[in-house]
Amino acid sequence: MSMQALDITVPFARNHRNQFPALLPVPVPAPGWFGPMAVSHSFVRNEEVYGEGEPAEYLYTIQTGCVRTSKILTDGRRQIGAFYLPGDVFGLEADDVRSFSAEALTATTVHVVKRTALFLRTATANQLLKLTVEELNRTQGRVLLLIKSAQERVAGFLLEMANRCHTSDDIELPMSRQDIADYLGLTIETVSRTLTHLESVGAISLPTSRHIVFSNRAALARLNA
Amino acid sequence: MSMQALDITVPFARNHRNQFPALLPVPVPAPGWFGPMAVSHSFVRNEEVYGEGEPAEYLYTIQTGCVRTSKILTDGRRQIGAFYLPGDVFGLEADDVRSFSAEALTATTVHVVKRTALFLRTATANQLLKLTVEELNRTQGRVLLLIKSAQERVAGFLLEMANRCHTSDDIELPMSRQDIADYLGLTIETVSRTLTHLESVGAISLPTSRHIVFSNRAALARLNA
DNA sequence: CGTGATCTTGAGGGAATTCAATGTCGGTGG
DNA sequence: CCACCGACATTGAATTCCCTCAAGATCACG
Repeated sequence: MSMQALDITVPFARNHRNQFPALLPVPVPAPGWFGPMAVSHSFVRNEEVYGEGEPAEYLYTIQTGCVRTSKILTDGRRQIGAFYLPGDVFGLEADDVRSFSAEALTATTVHVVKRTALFLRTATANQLLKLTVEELNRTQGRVLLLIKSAQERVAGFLLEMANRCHTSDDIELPMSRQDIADYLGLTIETVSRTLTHLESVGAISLPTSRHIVFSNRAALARLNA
Repeated sequence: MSMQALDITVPFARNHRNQFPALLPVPVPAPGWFGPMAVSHSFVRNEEVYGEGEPAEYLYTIQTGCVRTSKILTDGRRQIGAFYLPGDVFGLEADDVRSFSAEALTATTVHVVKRTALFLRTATANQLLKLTVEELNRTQGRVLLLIKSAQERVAGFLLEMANRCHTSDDIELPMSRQDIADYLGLTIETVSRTLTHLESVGAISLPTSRHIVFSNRAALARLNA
């Protein structure tokens, strides 16, 4: 492989493996890192820790037991966000509002700390965290896609791309059918057939294979369930 | 702090035609939050930005174009990590090493900054970011599960749970079959059948419905693909 | 010992994949 | 400019896998 030289200032030396230190080199305090602000709380089996839509004021770290986060989709299906075991932290949200509810699977004790008690001093820290939480959200959105049918996946993918492109009624896809298939966990044939089907029902039209026109966005949103 | 200026070689790969990327006239810098440390760089269509397994030294923010991250699974299938559009940041890793490779889908310009140049002052900031990146990693692992077959999903789920419980050869599941099904995007019947099947092939045994014994962990790992 | 919740098992159907062939587009050279 | 070629995309037929619907089995608990 060939190299191209750039002039960059380096604040740190490489370590012994000739690698730069990790992004997060600070040693990790044990699960009790919440420190003296933390308050203990217990939940019985099936008890709700918080509900979807409530204000997201607290972070939780599990001492004993197990918690699941979940949400009910519009079609009645239930999606599990994650399972949390002792040592895990949950309750981080990008928004001020809970996007999932949380329930204790077994008798559970947690430590609780107010989110606002954790201050980040630098704009960089806030920005990095914000970016990471956003990517986490996008990934969770993808999980939401992957538990659905092929038609819902493709419709959801198109809507997501349109959203991120800030375009309203048509998009020029930069990726191949194979890329889309690998992204959605489908085969290229299924993606192609599904797009054809979406066109045949009038939800989209396909002037060229990568140019998607949203003829009926409402229909598309409906197919996304 | 004194910064030492070094001439660093940057492993931007040649493109598929074995040429260095053209130095395109970069449009508006519109310097994102990366600030003055950011360096501009361009990639042509299909050019690799970085490869899986390489040291993760840089963060990227897209100015124009589109990038996809991907990895090849052991069975030859390819998984897309994400698509990144102008404004998006990519290259954040929990580890020192790239878990995906990144390729430009179209002609793309990015701003690059060394991640070590982004200093987080407090342990809290580091800790929060670390937790979020870990959750992001877990979620990406889940995406990896969801693009596979039912058998691979269940096997992968069991291995993940065992891993997170720090137990070697058996686990007591705290969640119901319905919880597992909703987590894996399967039906409760498929989960049950798959567990029965795993038992019949000797990979696990089921003393009780929630007590899983790993009779043959190697077989289980193989089924996970 | 019943009763409801949870889990397993079975049969049939539907959705997505696989395998195969055809069609379309962009680039390259004659 | 057109013909050709390879990459990409669409379409078709058969199969596989998972879901749906239904019934039975097991477990927890009063």
